Amino acid sequence: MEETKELIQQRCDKLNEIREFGVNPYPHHYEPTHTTSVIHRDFADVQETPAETQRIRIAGRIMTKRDHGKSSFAHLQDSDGRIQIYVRRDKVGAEPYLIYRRFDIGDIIGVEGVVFRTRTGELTVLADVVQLLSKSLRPLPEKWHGLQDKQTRYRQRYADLIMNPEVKNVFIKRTQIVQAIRDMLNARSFIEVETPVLQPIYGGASARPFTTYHHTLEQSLYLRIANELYLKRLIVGGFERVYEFSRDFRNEGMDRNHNPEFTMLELYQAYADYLQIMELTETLIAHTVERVHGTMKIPYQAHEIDFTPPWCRLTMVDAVREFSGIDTLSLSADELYTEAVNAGIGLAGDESKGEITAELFDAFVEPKLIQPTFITDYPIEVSPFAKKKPDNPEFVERFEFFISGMEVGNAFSELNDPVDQRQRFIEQANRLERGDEEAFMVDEDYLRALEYGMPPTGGLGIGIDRLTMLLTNQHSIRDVILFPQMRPES
RNA sequence: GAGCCGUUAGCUCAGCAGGUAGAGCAUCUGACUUUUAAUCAGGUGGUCACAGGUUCGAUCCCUGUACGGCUCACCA
Repeated sequence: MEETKELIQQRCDKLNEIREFGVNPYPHHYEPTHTTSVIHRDFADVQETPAETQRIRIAGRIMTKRDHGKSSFAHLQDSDGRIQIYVRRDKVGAEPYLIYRRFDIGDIIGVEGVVFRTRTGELTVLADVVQLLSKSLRPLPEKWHGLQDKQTRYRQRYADLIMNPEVKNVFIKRTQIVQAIRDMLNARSFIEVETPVLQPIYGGASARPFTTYHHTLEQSLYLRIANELYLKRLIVGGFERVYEFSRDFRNEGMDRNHNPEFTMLELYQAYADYLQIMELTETLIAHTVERVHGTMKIPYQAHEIDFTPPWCRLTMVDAVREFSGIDTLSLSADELYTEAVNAGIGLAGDESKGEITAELFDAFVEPKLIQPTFITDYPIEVSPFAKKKPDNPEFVERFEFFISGMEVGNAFSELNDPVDQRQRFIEQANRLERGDEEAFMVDEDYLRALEYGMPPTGGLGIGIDRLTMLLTNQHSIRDVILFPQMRPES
């Protein structure tokens, strides 16, 4: 901040000079009649002669300024574009022009005038009145290269958005994606609900939580790692189709696929199983892609992703066999352990067959799944809330889907047998005691809810940040989160 | 958590067998009423991320620290 002292001081001086003209540099309101994009659209046919019959007012930020003695050109930027303005001393008056000369790049101004086209063919607002709406004291980055430094762009997203308007499009798309999903779920009679972020017992996923403390209650609370168990309580209560866009918090590493807080869509549908949820997933994503892009095939990094249903379906065991050559079913636990270690998987030695299978999957299969793919039938050990397969209790009715080597969603036929669920909780509690920081505690209230009886239910979670990355062709989660988590500056 | 790379003017970047720094844009002064990377003339602006070390001398070499980027490992 101290380095820019001189430049800021110069602007403060101008600010005072403007005040000495009797002008309020921070007025309370302005009423634009047009945005820049509307001008470009409505005045596309205007020629060099100004369209005198139609006066317009626009408001925006000065992005360039070219002074020519008694006249000046500048570009204004507003929410949806830029337009050039032309300010002449003989049009605005001598004193207003003196004030205008004290405007800087970055100032927000209002301009009233008529639209014409310059000799070089650029649509331009010929100003009668220019009015300062907000004085900028801090210089913007340079016009030519803009703001490149990623650190500054993430820390000062406001400056990033000013200088790199295409960044705004990513976040507009993010909103459209959420809106498309919401519209479709609403159309299918899902109810959007809100459940606690502060939870006395965290659960519904395997992750280290953030812990906080409530002084009045004198108790520790956890920021939710998932909202799964609350939504299923609502299914018990008789909401048969619920969903929530849930900000979840996980106290784990950060990289281009992980931010400590992230957004997950979770939905639950009574009387559905995971196969129906699979169809819903395909439809939901495909319709969202089509609504946002107008096509089902979109580029992501080096690939073209085709979201057209039906997507490829593969059981986890088949996928591991296909990609690693290891047939997990035919091996004993000891043999599988040896095979996995030989294949370069780091194991502690106390893993079960199911856990080793999941490790093999992560190592050999996940990075290869570029086109949308459902992986089904997970080992029970890694799926504490999913219903067992009727014909094989070592596996559960669960799927995850992968795109571009990234896990995007997770779903299962929800476990609604309270006795079975209690056993699974006890297993997790044992892991917690053994030091597994991602295991969780027994949630007695959730078990009580299940004891009242939960209908057969299918549930789904979709990582909204990752889906947005895919649909906006962004490489890092930080590029789809407006204010990504950063270490404190110096 | 590990490896590699980066941090120089407001921004984007040069630079240097080690001899305390440059460009463009921005900014300031002057000229200029259809420019658009406006143009022309002249200026201001830097603890070269921070702290140590080596050296007569460090922006440059060495060590450490901070922040960031990329890759890998774990997790959504």
